[in-house]
Amino acid sequence: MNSNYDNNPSITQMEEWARVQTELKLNLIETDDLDFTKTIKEDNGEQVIEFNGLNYIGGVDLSFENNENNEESAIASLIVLKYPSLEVIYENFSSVKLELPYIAGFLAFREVAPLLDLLQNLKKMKPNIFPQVIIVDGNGTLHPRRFGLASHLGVLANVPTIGVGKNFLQIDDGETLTMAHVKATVKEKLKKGGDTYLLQGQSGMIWGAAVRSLDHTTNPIFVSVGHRISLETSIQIVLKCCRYRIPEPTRQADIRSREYIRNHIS
DNA sequence: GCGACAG
DNA sequence: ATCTTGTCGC
Repeated sequence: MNSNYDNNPSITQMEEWARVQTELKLNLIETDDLDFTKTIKEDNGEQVIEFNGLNYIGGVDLSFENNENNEESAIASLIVLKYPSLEVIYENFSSVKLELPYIAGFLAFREVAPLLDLLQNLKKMKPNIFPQVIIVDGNGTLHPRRFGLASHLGVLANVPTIGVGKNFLQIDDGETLTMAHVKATVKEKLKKGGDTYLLQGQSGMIWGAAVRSLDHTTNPIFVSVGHRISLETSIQIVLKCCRYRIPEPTRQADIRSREYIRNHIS
């Protein structure tokens, strides 16, 4: 009888992974390094932000089947949307076999390889629509070592990425970054769509931001720098992609990879 | 030791 | 992540 815990990584394996993250993080760029520009205009005292030359935004995700054994299979998806219309112009999927369990803080070691494959395939086959920035379903710098899946993928692919999480990952940097404090502050400060508050720890470090997508969405999303982009720009791009709580690139990646599972596997 | 814990 | 119908509200 093979149960799932015989595939659990050892402590030394996790320490090795942590070293890999710290090593790769040396290449991390947390400022805007983009091939499009941002302009901020004043319109009756209101800030109007425009991204000039931004045409293609990507979204990546993995969807899993009902797993019963330790042999998990999943579908990885890469979606490209036209900006600013948010029309889907490309989708691709790949099936993945996964043996390692999910471990908070080490998500990239489960998911990054198939996502990287999809990106490299697109760059080879259709370089003209390769996304100028990719929104990733998972955190970037909002991570114990400031190097979550979004940053990991961004560095390996050398592409600008933004991390978006649906749940808060607690960071060990003082009381302000505990689950309880973040929940309370979200309720207190995020009153309308577009409201944000910075997730700053006791050290002064800013790890990401809690963002209210729309007026009618109560639960925030958690935005952080992936790679080659600033937190401010990340938040602004995410907000421009929000027709619902989850920004369209990752929302479409999620919807379409699930649909793929329904039609091809189930 | 206990609790927390992206997807 | 995923199992799942109805249901409350705009």
